[in-house]
Amino acid sequence: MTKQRAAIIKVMRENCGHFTAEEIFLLAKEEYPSIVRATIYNNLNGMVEEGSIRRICQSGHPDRFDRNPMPHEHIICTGCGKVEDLNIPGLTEAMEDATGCEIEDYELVIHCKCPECRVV
Amino acid sequence: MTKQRAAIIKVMRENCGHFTAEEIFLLAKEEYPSIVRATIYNNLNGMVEEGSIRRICQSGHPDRFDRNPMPHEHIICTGCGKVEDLNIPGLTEAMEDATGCEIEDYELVIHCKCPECRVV
DNA sequence: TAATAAATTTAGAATGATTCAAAAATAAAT
DNA sequence: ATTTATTTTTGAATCATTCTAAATTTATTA
Repeated sequence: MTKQRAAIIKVMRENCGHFTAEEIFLLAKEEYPSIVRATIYNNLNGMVEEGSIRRICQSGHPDRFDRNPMPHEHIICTGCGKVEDLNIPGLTEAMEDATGCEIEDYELVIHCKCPECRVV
Repeated sequence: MTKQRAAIIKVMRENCGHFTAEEIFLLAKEEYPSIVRATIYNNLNGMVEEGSIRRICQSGHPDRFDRNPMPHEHIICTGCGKVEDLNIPGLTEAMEDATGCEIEDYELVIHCKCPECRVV
């Protein structure tokens, strides 16, 4: 456990949501000003591999990192771009039925309007 | 309609599956040797925007392009890496129920073993 | 606690997919 | 056939991310 890693973990604990590496870098810099981007990537990649966080990828955007390590769904608002968590009950079973095998992992990103951006 | 665009469309019609821009580039080159990568990207981006193909993104890999323009699901095999289509009936309704709003689009990528890579 | 080994961080260059800007070529419209 | 609009080409640029090697820090062992 290094001071740099501690800073990254602190930043992710104290800020809610789905971070880009750059966002974490800027926040971690406030905790530990000499920290460098490669350290952010090293640690985030390690955490993803050990399964303590998740990676969310969206084409044309940098990857985001999600504090919630369990497979779950995401909404990306087509109005404001905000990323939110969602849980669809029974989804894993539906996937198992459709594939006929064990689901090792999955990513579901839904594009729709978040409550604040809804017109109707 | 240019000869380059025709070559790209021909390549996508005659080869099944989910192409990277680079794969399309190499195949299109056989049809039209002077074609250039930027033309591939121009055309693919245009087709995605007009909704005649879809983009699949996978972190750490180049984007893939899917001839099937309808929202549907994908399996990426954790054994061989192959990308296959899948359809999960009732998924859209489950998403509508969970979000309470109209689903404009979605991407679902499932990581599991394809039939050829299954051990059990 | 000192010495050694192992892991992590740093700096900065490198990579790779993709985009961009400007010029050249081609297609469409008059 | 001319003009206008669109597309392609070239090659440089961008951006997120990874890599390499050296320096530093942490953990382990004596």
